[in-house]
Amino acid sequence: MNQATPIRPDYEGELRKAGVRITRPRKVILSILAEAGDHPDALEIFKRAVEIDSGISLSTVYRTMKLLEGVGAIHRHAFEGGPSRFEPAGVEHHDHLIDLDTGQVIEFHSERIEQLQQEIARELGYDIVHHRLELYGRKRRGKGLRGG
Amino acid sequence: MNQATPIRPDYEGELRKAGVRITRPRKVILSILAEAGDHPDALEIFKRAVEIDSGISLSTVYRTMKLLEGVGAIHRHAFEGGPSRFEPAGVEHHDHLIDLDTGQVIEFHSERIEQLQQEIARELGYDIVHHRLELYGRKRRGKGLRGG
DNA sequence: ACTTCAGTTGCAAACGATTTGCAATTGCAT
DNA sequence: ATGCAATTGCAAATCGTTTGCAACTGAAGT
Ligand SMILES: [Mn+2]
Ligand SMILES: [Mn+2]
Ligand SMILES: [Zn+2]
Ligand SMILES: [Zn+2]
Repeated sequence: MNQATPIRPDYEGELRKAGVRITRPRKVILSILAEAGDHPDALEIFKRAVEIDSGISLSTVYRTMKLLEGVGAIHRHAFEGGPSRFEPAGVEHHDHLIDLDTGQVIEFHSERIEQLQQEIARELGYDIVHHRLELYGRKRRGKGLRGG
Repeated sequence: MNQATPIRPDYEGELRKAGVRITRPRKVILSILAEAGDHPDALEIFKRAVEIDSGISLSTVYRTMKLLEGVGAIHRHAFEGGPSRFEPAGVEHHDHLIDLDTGQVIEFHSERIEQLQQEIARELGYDIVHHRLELYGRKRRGKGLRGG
């Protein structure tokens, strides 16, 4: 459904503009995020970062993720069970389906659902600040599909 | 599977039937859950339990919650930020709206959304095992409503 | 009621993910 | 190049939760 948008974001520029100092570790982490197609967690980002610059610490990854989240450059997802996973913001809003067998994260979007959420909140007298819709499932087996 | 009266769960009976030993701490915790109208976390349950029987430990609360979750007697919710919160199962399925200012949890249900989720998963080739829909918002201010 | 023993408990210590204090380092405005 | 606040790596701390273990207890059998 969703073939990733060709990477575009001039992260460093946007961040500088937001008053964030562009350091060596941050450059590395930003580059990793920019080309991450998956939804890596802090440790995974750390591992990828060390490949590029062995001096980076896990603390810095965590601190950077928090900072980037703060300025709205990334989104944090706390899928059930595991640690927080991240993805660059700036992509259109979408929700996630998590494959319980593989951990794979599949993105989807339903304007209908988004609308219904608004209606529900409105009826309850609330404004939605954000929401979380996660489907946990497994590949449909049966029919003509070969099993996993 | 279990379509019973919406009120008054005979927890102990059901648990005995599931091969769970009914101990003193468990009795206490079950009684707390049975009359909890909110979605208390482990620590809160512990506090309420100590009021009834001061000998209960937090570990036992955690162990019991895990056990009850295992036999399907309760649901665990990991709302963003805080610790896991629990509620008796056996109530009809619903999702939650969390008041960001008060932490209050409001329940709602949309058959329409549930359906749409199914459709989406189906299109992606998945069967939904379970899902999580949480709206985070604040009371609509403006109009004739007094502020909080 | 008494015995029996696997299931259960409280406690403290361990845990995994994340945060933080601190002294050393570094980006970047001057 | 200089100066200094922002940032770093490291280790220790934190938070919610889990676990090892010896003592205890529910409930099945007598
Ligand atoms: Mn995504
Ligand atoms: Mn509920
Ligand atoms: Zn959405
Ligand atoms: Zn639902």
